[in-house]
Amino acid sequence: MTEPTLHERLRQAILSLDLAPGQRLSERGLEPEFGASRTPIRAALMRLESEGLVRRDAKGWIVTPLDLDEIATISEFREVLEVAGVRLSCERASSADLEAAAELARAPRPRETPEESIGMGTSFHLELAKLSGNLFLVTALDGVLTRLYRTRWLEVTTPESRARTHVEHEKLARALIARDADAAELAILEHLRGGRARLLESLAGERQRLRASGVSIEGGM
Amino acid sequence: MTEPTLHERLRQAILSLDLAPGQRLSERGLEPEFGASRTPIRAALMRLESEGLVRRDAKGWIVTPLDLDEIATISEFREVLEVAGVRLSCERASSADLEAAAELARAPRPRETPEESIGMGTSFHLELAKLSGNLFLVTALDGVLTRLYRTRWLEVTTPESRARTHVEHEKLARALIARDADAAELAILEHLRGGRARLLESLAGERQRLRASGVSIEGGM
DNA sequence: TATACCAGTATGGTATCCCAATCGGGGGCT
DNA sequence: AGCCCCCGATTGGGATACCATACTGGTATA
Repeated sequence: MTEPTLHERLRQAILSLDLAPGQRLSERGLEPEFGASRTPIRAALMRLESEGLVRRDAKGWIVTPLDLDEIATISEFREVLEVAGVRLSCERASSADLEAAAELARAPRPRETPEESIGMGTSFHLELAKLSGNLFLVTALDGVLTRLYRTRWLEVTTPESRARTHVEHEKLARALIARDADAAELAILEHLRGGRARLLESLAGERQRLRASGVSIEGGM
Repeated sequence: MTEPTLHERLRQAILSLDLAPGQRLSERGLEPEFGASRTPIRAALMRLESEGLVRRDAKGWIVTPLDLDEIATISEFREVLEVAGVRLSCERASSADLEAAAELARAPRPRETPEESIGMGTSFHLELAKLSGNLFLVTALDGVLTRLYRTRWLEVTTPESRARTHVEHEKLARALIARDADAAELAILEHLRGGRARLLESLAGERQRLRASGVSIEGGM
């Protein structure tokens, strides 16, 4: 394992909410903290900008704020991508690959850390997308999941919710293996919409508490 | 009209094939040509990299080569986006907006330059996507169209092909105004698939000639 | 003649400067 | 007391010098 690049470290700091959404960043200010000079820091910020994790405004750089409207829009877009993904996978993926992906769904559930839990969830969806054979679809979904990543820290993860995720993933996997595209689409939509509803509800509810802890949340009327 | 930024000029040079696909670029080498120093040139290259117009390999920067496989994959992805776009537009766009978009389809056809012709085509599709109300969908489609842009120079644009485009766009517009999502999906799919088939055929056919003129084309078996 | 080595050159990566613009605060004037 | 102006600090944008690396071409030696 090679040590993480500056871009990866900054990215991690943002995704872990170590750098709060909405927080101002200055190129010079980050120098001491990350032990690098402005040039590579600027390069990292530019990459993060293209990933949507950081923005420029008139004054300078800010960590992209959480915005309920935007999250809803991304979630809708995610549905488009994932539905297309499962349909394509249904018709083209090899049975062996489908089985392997299904294995991911029924994978290790005992005592995972929140990070691992989140990682598992996204990697299942990403691996699934790869089976579509369309690299651009995968890349787009990766970008979407990155943009949604921070919201998952704010979701309450109960044993029941994890169990539900598990069940839904398995249902999807079964439909895929059966090559039933309609059933697969239904399963993924149900899965995503349930998750989205719970997420937005939980975010809207916790809004004040989060704002108090330095996490600014915009939009959502 | 403010003068174009360095990023826009470099971008234009790539999209117009002024910088050939596959061509090596060096940061210092671009300095004299664009009258800027390495720092902004680097910044522009990094942005172009995120747009897929430029790549880094072990040696340095290259203009992203045209790759038949990749073009096919992007075209497929484009179908996903556009289909989702018209379905969403069907159910949400205001009738006024739909009418306005339809107006674009039946817009000025007399004596357009190739640039204008290409620009019209993409702007119709982009404007249409905006009606979906999903900004991420629009952004993704924009990226896709950018990546496909260079191939359009290589298509033969006959009066018949333009007429066909026109007819297909109008058919799509009618379906949208009638709020007939299935018909709209069919229309857009037919439109895209016809275009894609003609494009890939024309590209594969002209491969040698293009290679001889400095345009390298990869992939496609 | 063929091969090995070495120097020159070109590359991107990094560290610093300088610059113009902008925002805030403090002091002075009314 | 209140308002205005000016100066200083901070910002990102740009220019440039330096670095390590890797390729290239030529030369000298076996």
